[in-house]
Amino acid sequence: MPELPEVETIRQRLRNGTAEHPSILRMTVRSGLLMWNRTLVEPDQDAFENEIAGQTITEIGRRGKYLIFQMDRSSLLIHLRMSGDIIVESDSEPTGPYHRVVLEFENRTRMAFTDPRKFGRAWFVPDPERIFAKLGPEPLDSEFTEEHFFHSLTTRKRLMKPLLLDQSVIAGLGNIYVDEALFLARIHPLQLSNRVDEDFSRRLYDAIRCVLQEGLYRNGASIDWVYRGGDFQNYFKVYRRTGEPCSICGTPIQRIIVSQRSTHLCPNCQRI
DNA sequence: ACGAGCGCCTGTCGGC
DNA sequence: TGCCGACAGGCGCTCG
Repeated sequence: MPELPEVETIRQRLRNGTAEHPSILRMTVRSGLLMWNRTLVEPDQDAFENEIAGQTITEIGRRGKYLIFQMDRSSLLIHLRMSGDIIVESDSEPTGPYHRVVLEFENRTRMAFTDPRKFGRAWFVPDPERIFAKLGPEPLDSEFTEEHFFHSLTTRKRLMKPLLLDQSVIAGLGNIYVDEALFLARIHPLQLSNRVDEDFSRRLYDAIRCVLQEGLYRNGASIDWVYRGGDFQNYFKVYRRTGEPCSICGTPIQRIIVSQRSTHLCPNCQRI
């Protein structure tokens, strides 16, 4: 489901609390439960449930699309993939059918990693950086510079869309924000990355940061039945707008398949 | 070093 | 109403 803005919104709500539930910062785990075995990559179920009991959440962070629940001695990492979400509820509620990992806290609330499609993954490890080893830079951090990005494009010979979806190049972009960024930069998703000049690269660099910032400002995008709570979907220029007129030139938005993914573009504004 | 294809899963929606 | 295919915010794998 979620990309960087959605994951970041979830992180902030867990950390700061909402009208519906308090912050889960500094909550102590009474018991950890694994409801679907494949969701937890490591360690095994017994080690997880034994080790997490009694640990307190000391910080909630994010790296790319990963949520980081920093605890006393280890960190719980969660990647929501396509349909994952995090909910906080009273532990008197019946356990929902999509709960995959549950942390019951001492104050009778619980946090659940819910995931209908079971693509999501979790890790409970002492050294989270090992899991993040292959991730590229955070696109909104200062270490992600125009020069770095230009270098990332020109030292590879790749189609723009798969390059931007590649988490080892930039961490956090997914199908929505890639399509929106390419439209904003007026770049065709099948453009070859090594055939670009600095002007072109800067346009895309700015577009990536712009759409991510707007996504964050709108608290992410809510589509279908999954993630709720953001309204960036109302501001999409191309994503899932096949056939609708381009907001710049009126040409119908086109849908093609690139990297097995739906790809939306204005064939007039975005040319190779 | 690339992209294409496929597998992993379940739910929703539109067409017939 | 029921069935069936298309589609869904991701990513790891194999194969050319």
